[in-house]
Amino acid sequence: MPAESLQERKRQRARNAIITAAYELFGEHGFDDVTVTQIAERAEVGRTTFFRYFGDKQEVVFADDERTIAALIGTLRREAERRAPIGDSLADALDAIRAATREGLTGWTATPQRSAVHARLLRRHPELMARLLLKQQQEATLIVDVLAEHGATPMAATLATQLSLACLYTAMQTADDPASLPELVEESFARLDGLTGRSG
Amino acid sequence: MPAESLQERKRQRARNAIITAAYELFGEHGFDDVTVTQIAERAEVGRTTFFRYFGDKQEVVFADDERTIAALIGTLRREAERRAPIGDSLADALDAIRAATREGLTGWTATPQRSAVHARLLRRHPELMARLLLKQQQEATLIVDVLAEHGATPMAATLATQLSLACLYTAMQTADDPASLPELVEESFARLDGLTGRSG
DNA sequence: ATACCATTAGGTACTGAGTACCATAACGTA
DNA sequence: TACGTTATGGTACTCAGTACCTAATGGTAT
Repeated sequence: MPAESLQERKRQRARNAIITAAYELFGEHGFDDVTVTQIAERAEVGRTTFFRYFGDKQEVVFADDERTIAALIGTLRREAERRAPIGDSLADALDAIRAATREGLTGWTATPQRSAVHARLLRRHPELMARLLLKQQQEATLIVDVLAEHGATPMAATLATQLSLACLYTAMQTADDPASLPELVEESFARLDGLTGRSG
Repeated sequence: MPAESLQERKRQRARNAIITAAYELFGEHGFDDVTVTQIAERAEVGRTTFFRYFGDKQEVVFADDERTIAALIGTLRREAERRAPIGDSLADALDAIRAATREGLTGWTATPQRSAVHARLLRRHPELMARLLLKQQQEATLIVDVLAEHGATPMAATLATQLSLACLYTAMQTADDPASLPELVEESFARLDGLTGRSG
């Protein structure tokens, strides 16, 4: 009696095959010049199956996000717990998010080659950047909820979350090499520190 | 000898016809259930012509943006001039953006019914929200450039711009009624004031 | 007024994303 | 082994977006 059924294992294999095939093809020919049919062929699945695993062609680019976000939310919950009740303090809320973000970025540095393709796709394709921005905002509502659970006021939670996104985006804009992202994120957050003066 | 040629006037008329037709149809049936062909028919232009005026179906939703952005950049330039050189001061940079944003929002309140449709479309269609977020980030690079021209350091300019977007988005999230947007934006910015303590 | 050039319009035909539907194959379980 | 459930892959369709071509229209000179 395996922890995962055969069905489930096959599903994971198909899913990974699609992701791998897609990233290979995107790396070789860019985003626009690769059709879903080609991805499906290389992954050895039907075209229909592709859309059963991914809502659209863009979605496969962000395939790893659910896991990343789940992990980040987990960390955030721990960090928020430690600082609760947060109340109206922007500094406490920001600290919690910063710690979670720091840990979330380890996944980024862990897979440098895929991160590089990811970064290149985002740089070259505005539609994908748009999708990322949307996902970050959706993620933001989750973060706000967690902060609110731990006593943060709605305004403080929302603003703190947006500020952290501002730091992340500032770092993305500034980064020329994907590997330098984490350190630039730290720098952005540090800037906010000087700005708040830890006053809350 | 008219200031605008007949050609140009016809172009404007066609463009406005398309925008009006699109907003009517979107208001009646939502975004997905309206085809480009239908918009073109109501606007009494060919389908090809639609795409000559707007790069894609989404773009017509944001038709007014170029003018708004141009106006905002103009105001920003004046406000930045007054405070130059900005240097490393986040507070000065933020003040300039805030003033420009305030003036930019007058356009929003001036056309309440279209703003309402706009807000509803954004709420109901994540792809459109994604597009808005992208446009805001593209707008952000323009703002950063202006600030840099007036002596702001790259990091200060970028962070200040992102912070102002954070305020705007926070307000959008909080607003239940489109008309309340400007006052919520003010509130967000005011929050930042208390946070920075005007220290720069 | 007319002839000529540049621009705009609109039609046709095509590719590819995304959806609906259906028949079949594979898995899970008794 | 037999049966219900779930995943698969194929077909056919709609619509967005692009390329290309031809006709029409405005601008401009003679």
